[in-house]
Amino acid sequence: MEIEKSFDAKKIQSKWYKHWTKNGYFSSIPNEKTPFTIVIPPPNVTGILHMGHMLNNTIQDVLIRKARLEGFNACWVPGTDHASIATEAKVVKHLKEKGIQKEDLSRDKFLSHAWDWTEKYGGKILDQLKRLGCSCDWSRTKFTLDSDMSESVIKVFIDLHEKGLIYRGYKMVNWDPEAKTTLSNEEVVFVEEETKIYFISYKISESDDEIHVATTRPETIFGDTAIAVNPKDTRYQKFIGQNASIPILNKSIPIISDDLVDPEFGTGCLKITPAHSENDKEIGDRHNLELLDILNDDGSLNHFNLHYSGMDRFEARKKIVVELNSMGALIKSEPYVTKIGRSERTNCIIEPRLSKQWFLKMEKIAKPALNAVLNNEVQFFPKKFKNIYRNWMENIRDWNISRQLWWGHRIPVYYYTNDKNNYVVAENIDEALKLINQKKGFEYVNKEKIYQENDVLDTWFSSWIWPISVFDGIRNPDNKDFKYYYPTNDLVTGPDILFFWVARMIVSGYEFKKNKPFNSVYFTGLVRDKLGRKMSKQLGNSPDALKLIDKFGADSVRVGLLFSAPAGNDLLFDESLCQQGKNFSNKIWNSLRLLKSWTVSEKLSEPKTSTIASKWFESKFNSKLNDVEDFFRKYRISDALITIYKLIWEDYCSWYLEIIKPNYGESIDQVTYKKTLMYFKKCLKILHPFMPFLTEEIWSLIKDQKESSIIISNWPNIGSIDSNYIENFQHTQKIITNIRKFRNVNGISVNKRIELLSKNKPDYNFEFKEIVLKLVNVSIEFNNEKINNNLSSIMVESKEYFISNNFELKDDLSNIRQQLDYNLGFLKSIQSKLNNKKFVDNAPKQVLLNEQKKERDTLEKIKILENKLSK
RNA sequence: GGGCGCUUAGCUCAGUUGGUUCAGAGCACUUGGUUUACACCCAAGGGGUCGGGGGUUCGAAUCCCUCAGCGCCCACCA
Repeated sequence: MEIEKSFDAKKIQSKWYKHWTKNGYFSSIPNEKTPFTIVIPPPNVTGILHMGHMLNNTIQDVLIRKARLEGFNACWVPGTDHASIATEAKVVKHLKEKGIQKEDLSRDKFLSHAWDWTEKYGGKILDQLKRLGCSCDWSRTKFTLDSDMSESVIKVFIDLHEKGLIYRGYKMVNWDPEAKTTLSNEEVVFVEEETKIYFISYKISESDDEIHVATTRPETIFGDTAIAVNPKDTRYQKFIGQNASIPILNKSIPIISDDLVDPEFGTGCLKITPAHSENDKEIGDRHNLELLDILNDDGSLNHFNLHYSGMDRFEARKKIVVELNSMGALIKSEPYVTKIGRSERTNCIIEPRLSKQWFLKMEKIAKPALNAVLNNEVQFFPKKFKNIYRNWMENIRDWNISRQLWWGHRIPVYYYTNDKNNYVVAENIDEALKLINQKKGFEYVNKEKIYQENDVLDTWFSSWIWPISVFDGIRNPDNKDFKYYYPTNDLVTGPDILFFWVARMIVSGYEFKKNKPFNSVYFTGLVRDKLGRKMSKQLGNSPDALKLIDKFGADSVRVGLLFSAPAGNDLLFDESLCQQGKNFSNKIWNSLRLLKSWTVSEKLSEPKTSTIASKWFESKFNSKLNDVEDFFRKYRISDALITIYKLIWEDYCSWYLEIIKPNYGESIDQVTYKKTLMYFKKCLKILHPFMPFLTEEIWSLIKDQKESSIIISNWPNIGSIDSNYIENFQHTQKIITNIRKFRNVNGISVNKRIELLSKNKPDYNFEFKEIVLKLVNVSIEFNNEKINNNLSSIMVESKEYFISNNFELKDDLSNIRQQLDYNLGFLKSIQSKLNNKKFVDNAPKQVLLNEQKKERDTLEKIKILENKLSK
């Protein structure tokens, strides 16, 4: 069969993906096998695939494909998130472009636009994951706004409310003036920015004195209700109890004292705006100060602000500064660097604002989740996130779960009077009606008099139950799927949503199911460019994920990403990594071509070189597979991949194939051929999770008739490892290397050498193999001799030399002490080695006996030294 | 301010309880090589005071102290 010289990924990718789905290899239903489950971190429904997704989902696919090969019932549940703020913002923007204002639409009308949008653009990202090769069970695809998923969310809300964990509170919250909604603390990102600090003079009433305050927010002066100084601050003692006048407004406010004021900062005088600062609120509460909210929902100033009413807050700041200056109330302004909070979604500067919102009490329900991670019931990889998690969970604050948006799960709270303190919580309006009419003291009401809360729930309030709700475990706790798949095995996600999502999922798992949602969490790093910068649209340094797949093939991009992605470490991505992946594909492809080019003879005996090579390779393969398994256990996916990469490229191609390949024009014996085919298949199997398309294609070209797809073949077992063979061969490799070096140094090329050796039949394989054969024999003898001489093959010679030299006693007492210490130390090292399970398991008997003898010798030596010393 | 982590080859990083896989890997680089699977290749090679200083130890990349630099999380900042 003619096989093309280089591997073309494009030609085969969609073919195999169709093959896999058509045969249902991805789908999973509960059976007698052990399940292995992963739920996808649901991407935004209207999102598009970026590098972070690619990394994250490649890792999940590697884990799930490996589990499938290992014979688990592998189930990877895909889905998308409605992402309320992000999607609503997109829809609002889209409508605006069409000349439609959200404010002009009814809730229902807006939602129908949002659904149109979602249907048009939604789920594209899932198709993109297919191109990457992700083996999700697509029949289980979920969307957080699906009716069953929504019902679960509502049920959970009702449950928590009944437990008294949900309350409506008037608190300082983060207000996003662009999205016009509140945000949870986690949704606010603080970044240091350059701004200005203004020093403003307030006149003391009925006096010529004035008091100076420092503020970065002069536009809030109309919300001031006091000026505070530290009670111990001698400079301002005289003012305490007096009044000062707000410039422009000429409103008189009291000067009070409070410990919270830092005399060192600014002027030592703090203007108090209780409605727009947490600290000020605290001080305000202590002194019974009035709360003056001076902002509109969109961030413009409201009617309290005289001629600034309706003006945007930053515009007003400029104008107010000008006015203050012109009236002499502005002392000075200085550049100032402070941390500004911005909305994670809209990037808009957030306003602290007092507002009535729904909150979930976290402290009590967080405890089991904290303990679960501390005692490793849920394991974090890498471990460092355990402490970060602990820190957050131990200081957890109540979760603001309401959002002033329409796109999302509408809070199931029904009011039945104008007083919002009178409400019921129910699954729907009919249930609500029943509940209301059961209440004593209320006359019969009908549906028209009931109105539902306008706010929707935070997006994360639906995703925090994702591992439960995708299996319908909230509505039907006893259903087969949920009982079978939950708890899931691994969660793969970025550390940026540790608090948003991971922590809360663990909380919800224990709260609703008394069980963890997953065994392990693998935190990926951030994908950066090769200069270490974050990928961003502005910088234009984020490669188009799909173009990369087109250019290099999905397999190459997958391994390109994984080559340098140790868990939790940021990944500096560069296209050259994909090129490396592509080169690897080609290397493997060509080893297939080599195999296919051979004619197999009838001969049933293999040459001695082949016997040696195959025995060596078997041991080598097993020992590397052992390493790979170990890396997987530690979730060191990159290391596992690199181990396989080297095993295939160096050990299989460069050494094994070079040794066994027949001379030019000759055929290969059956035994060697069959073994080689077997080794190749084993290599492909362990590579399959990383490079599914390539391995499936090659598999199809070499498999037996009775064998089916590689995707459902089996993960190889670790066979016996004969370390003698590995070591002997290592020795041989060294000698061969030296010969090659010698040849290079002398500048004689292989071809020239061949010419010299034989003018009739140029064959460097011949020469190479002769050398191998001779050297292997020599080295086996050499090593056996070593063992017979009671010299451990794992002891480095130099060390032996060192030790034997130090055993020679000098008649110098000052040296004896030192020698004693040396020997004690050496004894310790031998003993620790003999206690080491790994060493005992792997060392040949003779080596062990040898070590024990050394131990005895050392003890003897120590006795002699001690005797000498005591004399 | 509280917490966590990092600093090892030109780059990205491994390096388990201190010793014998301890100074490593991949990439990059240098040199030599294509009539025979693969130049998307083969072979050989150069490169590091393990951030600085101090300590413990017979022995330190590894443990302790200290200094310097970098990063992350939380809180606060008029």
